[in-house]
Amino acid sequence: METKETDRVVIVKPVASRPTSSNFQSFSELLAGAINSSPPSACNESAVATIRPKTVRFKPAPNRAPTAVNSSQAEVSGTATGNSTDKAIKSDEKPTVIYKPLAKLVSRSTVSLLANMGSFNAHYQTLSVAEARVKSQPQDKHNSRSQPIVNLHQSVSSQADVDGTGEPLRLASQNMEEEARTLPALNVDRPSYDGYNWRKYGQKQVKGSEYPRSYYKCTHPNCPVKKKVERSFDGQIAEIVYKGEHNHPKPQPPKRSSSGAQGLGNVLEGSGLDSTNNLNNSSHLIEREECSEDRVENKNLALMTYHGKGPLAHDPIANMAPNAGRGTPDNSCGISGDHDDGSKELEMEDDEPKNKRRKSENQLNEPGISGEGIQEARALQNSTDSRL
DNA sequence: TGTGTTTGACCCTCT
DNA sequence: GAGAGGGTCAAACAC
Repeated sequence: METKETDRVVIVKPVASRPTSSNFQSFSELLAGAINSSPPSACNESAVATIRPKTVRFKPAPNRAPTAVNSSQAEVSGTATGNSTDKAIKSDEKPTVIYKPLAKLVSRSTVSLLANMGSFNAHYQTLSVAEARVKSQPQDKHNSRSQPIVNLHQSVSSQADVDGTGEPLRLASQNMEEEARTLPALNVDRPSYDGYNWRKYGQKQVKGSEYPRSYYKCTHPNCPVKKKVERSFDGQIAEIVYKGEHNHPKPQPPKRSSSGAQGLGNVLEGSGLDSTNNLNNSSHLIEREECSEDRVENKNLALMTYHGKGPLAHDPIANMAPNAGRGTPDNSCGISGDHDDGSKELEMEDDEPKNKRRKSENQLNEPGISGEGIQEARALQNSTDSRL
């Protein structure tokens, strides 16, 4: 209790004054300190009484992306646009709506790396946060905390995990994580980043679950798709449930990012994919229709939700994960997917409607994240694969 | 100023 | 028919 209050205090202060990055960084430290020693009393009284932490928004610390911070921030995922890897997974998943959302596991470290790489931290973080955790396996959770980073990293490669094997990967990839740190993270995976734009329209504490559930709508005008996301306190995704199907192509990231080349890369891939994808898509579509519908969601939830149950079994898969798309066992709906295809499809499909999303998307896209993300992801995958 | 998030309240569905 | 819970709406707020 005390700790919370202390936390509040700390958090609140920054809010009132507009926390700067420096504050943010210190936050973790402060927090730790507060928890350890700080007597909440003094701060609490003043701060708590007067200040209410309504909406405390953490900004991703651009520079530092200490894992702890990331974890909390990562949550933002809702709006984040996905990167290639996620997409790739999705593509495979597409057949079933459920799969799309796959919360991909991205290691925080990767996120941090990304952050370091660029200003994108927030975006990536969202992705990274995507880590899917299995509710059913509290142990894993604990483990995850201790080893959060590891899991996430793997997630990138292990999108396949999303299918439900994620945790196993984490074990396998722990080592990878450290390495991954050094590597340009594949931020690819974002929980929310399924290639679509999402808007959060509600949040609720569900009784059954220990984590709050967030409700997201696809921002596309006529798109009925919604998703529910349960995140752990760490910001990791405990469960994602998609509802409905997108009646529109995925928003395309600006083809040419500032760094043009990247965009080109994507485009090229996309083009190539298109032909293939289109074909695939047609087939996928069919499958989706079969699988995807709402009911499917419910059924598939288990799949989608990464319930950790299955994970262990798939260790090998996890290993495969890097390329998981392909190797991974498909869901009943046929989630197989090649990263490439998926990523391609995603990119290809994107139509970006919208002017609105401008900020989030632009930020995400501009950097050419998609392009780089894909490449990076691939690179990582390769490295991970070889290691595995 | 515009967009997105937060959050309390309301409505609907299920048991 | 009542209660509980989940899902959605919409105002307020933050960025």
